[in-house]
Formats: sequence, C-alpha cells, structure tokens
Amino acid sequence: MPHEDLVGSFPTSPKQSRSKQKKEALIASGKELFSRKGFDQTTAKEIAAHARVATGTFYRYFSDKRQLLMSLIENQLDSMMPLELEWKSGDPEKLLAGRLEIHYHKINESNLQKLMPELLLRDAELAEIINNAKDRMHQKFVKDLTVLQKKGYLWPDIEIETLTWCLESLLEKLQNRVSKGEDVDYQQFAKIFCRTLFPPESLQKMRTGKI
Amino acid sequence: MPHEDLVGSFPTSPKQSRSKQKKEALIASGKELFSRKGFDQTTAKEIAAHARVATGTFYRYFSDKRQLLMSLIENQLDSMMPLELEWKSGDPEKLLAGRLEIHYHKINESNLQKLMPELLLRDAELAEIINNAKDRMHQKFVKDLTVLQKKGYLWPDIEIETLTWCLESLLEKLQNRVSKGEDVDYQQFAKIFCRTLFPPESLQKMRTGKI
Amino acid sequence: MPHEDLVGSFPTSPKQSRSKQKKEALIASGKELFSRKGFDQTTAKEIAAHARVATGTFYRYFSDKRQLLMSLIENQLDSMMPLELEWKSGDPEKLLAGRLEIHYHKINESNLQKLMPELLLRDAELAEIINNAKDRMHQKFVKDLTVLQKKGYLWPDIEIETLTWCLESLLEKLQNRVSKGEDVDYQQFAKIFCRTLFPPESLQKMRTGKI
Amino acid sequence: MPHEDLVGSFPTSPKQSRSKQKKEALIASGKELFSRKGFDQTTAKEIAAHARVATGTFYRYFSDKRQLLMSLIENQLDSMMPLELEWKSGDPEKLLAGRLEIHYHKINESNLQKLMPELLLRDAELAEIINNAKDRMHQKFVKDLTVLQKKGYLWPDIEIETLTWCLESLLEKLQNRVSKGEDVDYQQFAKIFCRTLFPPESLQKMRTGKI
DNA sequence: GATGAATGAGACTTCATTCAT
DNA sequence: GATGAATGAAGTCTCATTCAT
Repeated sequence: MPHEDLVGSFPTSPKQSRSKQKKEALIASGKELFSRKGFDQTTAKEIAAHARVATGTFYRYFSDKRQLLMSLIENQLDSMMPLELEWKSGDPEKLLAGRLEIHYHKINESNLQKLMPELLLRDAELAEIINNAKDRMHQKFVKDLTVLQKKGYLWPDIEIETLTWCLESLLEKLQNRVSKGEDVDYQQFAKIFCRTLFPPESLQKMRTGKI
Repeated sequence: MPHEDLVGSFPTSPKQSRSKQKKEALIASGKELFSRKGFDQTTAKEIAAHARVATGTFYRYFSDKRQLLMSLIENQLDSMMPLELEWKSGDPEKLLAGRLEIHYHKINESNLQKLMPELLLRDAELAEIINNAKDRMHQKFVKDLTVLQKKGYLWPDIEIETLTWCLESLLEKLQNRVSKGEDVDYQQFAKIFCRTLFPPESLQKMRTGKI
Repeated sequence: MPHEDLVGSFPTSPKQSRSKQKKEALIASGKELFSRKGFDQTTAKEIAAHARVATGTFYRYFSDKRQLLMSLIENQLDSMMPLELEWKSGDPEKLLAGRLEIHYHKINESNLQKLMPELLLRDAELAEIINNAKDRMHQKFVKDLTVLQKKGYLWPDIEIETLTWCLESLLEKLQNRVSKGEDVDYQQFAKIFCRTLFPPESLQKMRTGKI
Repeated sequence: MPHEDLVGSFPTSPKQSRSKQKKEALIASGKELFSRKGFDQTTAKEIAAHARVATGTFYRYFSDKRQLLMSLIENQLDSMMPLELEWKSGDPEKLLAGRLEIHYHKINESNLQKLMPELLLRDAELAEIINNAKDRMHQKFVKDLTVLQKKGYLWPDIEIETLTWCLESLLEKLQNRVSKGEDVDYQQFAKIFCRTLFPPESLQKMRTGKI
C-alpha cells in the first residue's frame, strides 16, 4: 500500500456519517456473534452492546434480528456460491488451484455458513432465496459438465447428476474450511477435484493443449 | 385385571413398561420435532404434547431439553459416523457400493445432522463428544489411507490429509442426502469415490485380484 | 345473613377449581385496575401482581390485556345497555323509578364505562360490538317512542330522533353516576325523565289509568 | 426575495414568526392525532412528523407530551364548558336555540372530549382543573335554577340537584354530538330542554312576556 | 408416577426524552 | 434554533422448569 497518505489527504475518510458507522458496527457485531454463538443464542441487546450502541439503536437500523441476518447473508451470497467451472488451455489442476485461491481469498472468516442448515428449517423466505441460488448454480454446473461430457472429457460411465453434487460437496467443504480459518492446500485440492472430474487421459490432453 | 400375566406371555408384547413406552414416545417426538423445526424452535411442551404425555412427564424422563437432544445424538452417533474403509478382493467400486447401501440403509430419515453445526457452537460438551468421534474417524481414515499409500495404490502426488477430508466430505454429503430422503445412486457414488481415491491402474489391479 | 353456617355445611364451596379462581382473580384485578388507572396505565404485570399470581399466569388465561378487557366488557354489556321502555298501567313516574332501581342495582361499581370513549378510538372490533349494541337499543327506543307518538302521548311538536338521544343521554348519565357510586334519587330522575317524555296531560291520563 | 416587507405590510399575514407557526402546527397536529387515535397511541414523533418538524423541535415548544395536551385542553376549556342559562324575555325555546347555536358553533370538531375520562383517571392536576371548572359551572347552574325555582317557574316537585345534572347531561351530550360532527337540530333540542326545565305554564308565561 | 397449572427470568420491542451536530 | 440519531427504561410476551395435587 504505497502512498497511502495520498488517500489520507482526501477529506479524512469517505465521510461515513455516524449513522453509517453505527450500522456497520452492528453488522459486524451481528456477524461475529451469530458466527460465534449461533443465531438464537445471540440477543439484540448483546449485538448492540458489542457494537457499543444502545439497544434501541439496533432497531433504528434493523426491524429485528432476522433482518440483520438477512443483510449478512445477502452480503455473502456471492461468496457463498461456489465458483464456476471454466477450462482455459493449460494445466487444469494449476488453473483451478489459481482460481480457487482467488475465489476463496475474499471469503472473510465467518461461520455464518454453519448456521444455514438450522436457519433454513424455520425461515421459509430465507430457504427460498438460498435454494434458488443453489439451484441456479447447480444448473450451471450440470450444463458445464454436460458440455465437457459431450466433448468426451469426462469419465464415460459416470452420470452427470451424481458427479455434480459430489463436486459441489467438495467445493462446499472447501469453503467451510476456509471460512473456519483452517489452512487449505489449494494445489492438492485442485488435483483431487480434477481427478474426480477427468480421467487421466483427458487431463493429459488438456495439459498438452490437445483439447 | 385378572391374569394379566397371560398377556405378558405373548411374544408380541415385549413387556415394555408404560414408563419405557412414554420415554420412547418422547424420544421419537423429540427427534421429529427437532428435525422439523430446530432445537430452539421446539418447546418441551410441544414435545410432550406430541408424545401424548403431560409437560411435567417430560422432566421425569429427561432433566432438560438438552438431555433429550443428547440421547438422540448418542443413538445416532454410529450412523452419523461415516463407514470405515476396507478393501477386500473384488471390484472395489461394487464392493463399496454394497457396503454403502447397507451402512446408510439403517439411517432413518432425520435432519438431526442439520442441527449439529449450530448446536456445536453453543454446547462445548457436545462439541467435544462429536469432535472426538470425528477425530477418531479421521485418524482411522488417515491410517487406512496411509496403508494404501504405502502399498502404492493411491495417486502418488496427492497428500493423505487433503484426500482424507475430501473423501469425508463426500461421505458426509451422501449421508445428508440419505437422511433428507433424497434418492441416491450408490453405484454411481461408489465409482466417483473410487476414482478420487485410486488411479485407474490400481482399480484395474484390484478388480483383477492382483492386489 | 342468618344461618350462614348452613351454607358452610355444604361441601365447602362450589369447588371452584384453582384455575377458575385465578381467572376470576385476574378478572377482578383487571376490572379494578383498569377502572382506577385506565387501560394503558395498567400493565399485565400489575394485574397479575394484584391478583397474586405470576406474570406468566396472566397469559395462560388471556392472550393479552385486550382480551381481558373484552371479557370485562362482555360481562357488563347487558348492564351497560339502558333499560327498555315499557309502560304498564299505573303512575308512570313511580313505575319507571322502580324499574330503574332494579335495573341499575345490579350494576356493580366500576368506571369501566369511562374508558369506553378512548377505547373505541383505537379498537375497531370493540367499537363495532358496542356500536351494534347501542344501535339495537336505539332502534328499540325509536320504535317504542313511535308507538307512543302514534297514540298521541308525546309532545306533539317534538321529533322522535332528537328526543331519543336526549333520553338516552339521561339514562347514560344515570348509569355513570351509579357506577361511580354516587347517590342517585331514582324518584326524582324518573320524574324528570317522564316530563321530558310526556306532556302533563298524558301523565295525568296514564296515572288515572285512562291510557 | 426582494421587498419581502411588502408582504409583511399585507394585513392578511400577521407576521407570525416561524417559531409561532411551528408551535401552532404542533398544537394542530396534537389535537388531530390525539382526537383520532387517543393520547397514548400518539407518539411525540408522530406529532412532530405531522407538523413537519423534527422530533426534537417538539421539545423546544413543549416540555413533554402532557404539556401539549394541557395547552389543547386549556384552549378548549371555555367551549368544553356548557353555556350559561339566562332567560331574557321572549320565547325561551327560540332564545335558547339561538344561544346554543352560537355557543356550539365555535366548537371545532374534535374528539378531545372523548379523551377526558381516561385522562382524568391518571392526571390528578388535570382532574382538578377540570373538576373545578365543572364545579363552578355546576354551582352557577344550581344558583340559576334556584332563582328560577324561587320565582316558581320550575316544576314544583323536582329537586334542583337532580335537575341540574340532568340538564348538564343533555348539554354535554349535545356538545359531544357537535364535536363529533353529527348534525344537531338546535330547535328540537331547545324544546326538549325547556320542557324538562319548565312546566308548560311557565313556558306560556315566558312566551307572553308575563315573567 | 402423572398431570398441567404456575412461576419468573429474560428476550423482544417501543417510545419519551436527550443531545451532539 | 433545528435536527434526527441515540438512549435506555419499561412493557409485552414466551417458555424452561418446578410443584401442588
């Protein structure tokens, strides 16, 4: 970060109004506490206290705990979705490793994901949002794999549907580990992922550009 | 009530005391309601009502809601753990498919798994139990894979650690699908699992008994 | 109260279950506190405390404060309605005085009436109930007066509609005074009421049975 | 804004300072909202919003919600009080009708009256003010009626005290109807009032100036 | 043992009032 | 003066747990 003071020379900061700051603080506190203790175990009062504001202030910015949760989830919706599969020329394992690293780098540590299963049980609206997103991703996955299959790159005796959810599981768990702050070896993961997806011959062809 | 012991002599009624029956009913109700609505969303009163007993009766059999939950989890602890990896002679894909089917067949549908992440956040004791179990399983997995690796069956450039959690993810997700009542093609899954684990040459050797 | 022990010799009391007793206590406390401090100034906690039960108990019997209020009002709906006008033979002033005394005797002291105007502002359902009742009574009043008018008993130049609400006002205020515990001279009131209603000639005829 | 003082020279705009205007707006908003929804159901924020000022501004002009209410009541104290009884020569029914019309004409529609009973329950000071006023009025009424009684104008067998509250009830209800915006036939009302007050002979004498 | 009414701590939410800008 | 965000006390209501019958 060179010349950061250049930035500093602009009117202090983007002049985030107090308001904005408090809302941010509440969002951050919500994220932290929800992740740490779970949704039900976290009270609005606690979130407010953690954000150093009064209880009532919480309700200025969010109609209730659920709304705050929704904000958090919406913010993370993109990163919660696994990356898309694309295969440019080059070693697919390395390519994938690179893309994974970039994609998951931006996922800030948060166990918000952990809360999802229980949350989905009780919140139909949330469930719909999430399921829609997952569905779209799933369709995309299937479509991509179908293309690869037609080109004869995949294992010939494996069905797309099962393959899809297996790969999705791997990506989901990868993301989990990242968000938990656990170390992840993207190179290794990419290798495993590719070998699940492609038979050795395909990998070889792709590596040598004979796609 | 004359000759009630005559009834006891019938093999159909295994002399389950009233008590036992009530406890069972409470356990069943707890499982169903927790799975359906989540732990916090289910009240002791509801569980009792669902089990057709009075609220107070709940507390005769369980010291509190948590204890019922613990029972449920303990009951399912085995099935919640993924199966062990063993490789007898024969087509490994078929062998695995058969074993998976048997192993997961006994998992009754229940979303109890879904509750785990949130539950672990708040209940240190539960977390320890679960983590210990997972850990033991993980160690076993690693040990088994190490053996296979030493024998040279695995992909040579893949590390055991990453491979382990990838395979665990696959099994975990498989179990999830089964407990959600979704259809699962064990044959397909076994194929994918085996190819992730073994390179084609190993598979070929195993199939032909040249292990 | 002679021989009260005779009563006492019956199995204690009508064996009002605890439950019933608590509900009664809550109703009584609600009535007293609402009357004394107003609806909004009375909290559920206070009502419970006054009835010597825990706050939560209040909610076993009433879904909320409003429902308790509704019970109270329903209980009093009859007595809140003014008596009907009927004229048998005899001195109308005395007849009326007697009937008023009987009718208002059963009104237990309570300022619940006082709360009505404000309550009606905010509670559409309550407003409808009350207005329907008032309306029915009004129609009855109008009908009765119309009969009397046709018989030529009323002041000839006074319209029924205005007369009706004037008489209703008198009865309403009478009831107010009674429920406030103020002394009321029914004889005097009946005289005034009758003279507002009938010209002296009619009264004379009625007294002498020449109806 | 050139020549703004020209505007000031117009007689229409009495140079109401901004301040004054805001206070007026708050008073108007308070009156409307209190009347419409009741005192407790109206928040200071709402009143401010309705008056197009900030919440804080409310507290510049009134120490609290109650003070605004007090202003409103004080403003209306005169009109809330029933008119005085005076009998000049002429047809008393017509005279009264005329005076009623003038007196109640100035009562702007507002259900503030409706709030009084509940308000008096909780606000001792307000209760005292109101009761004093009512008392003064009552004394005046009694005094006036006593004079009429001594002159032999009233029904001879009716006591002043009861008669007084009956007439007050009629006037109170009349005022209620006016403030609710309901149509009122002053002529009819005056007839009823007079016949309640005076026997036909007195009325006849008064009409013919033989008072 | 069984029952279900009772308890009361504590979460949620509102709003009168204050205060920094 | 004006603004409206912030405060926090207080009311509403739920539910885990206890207890008298």
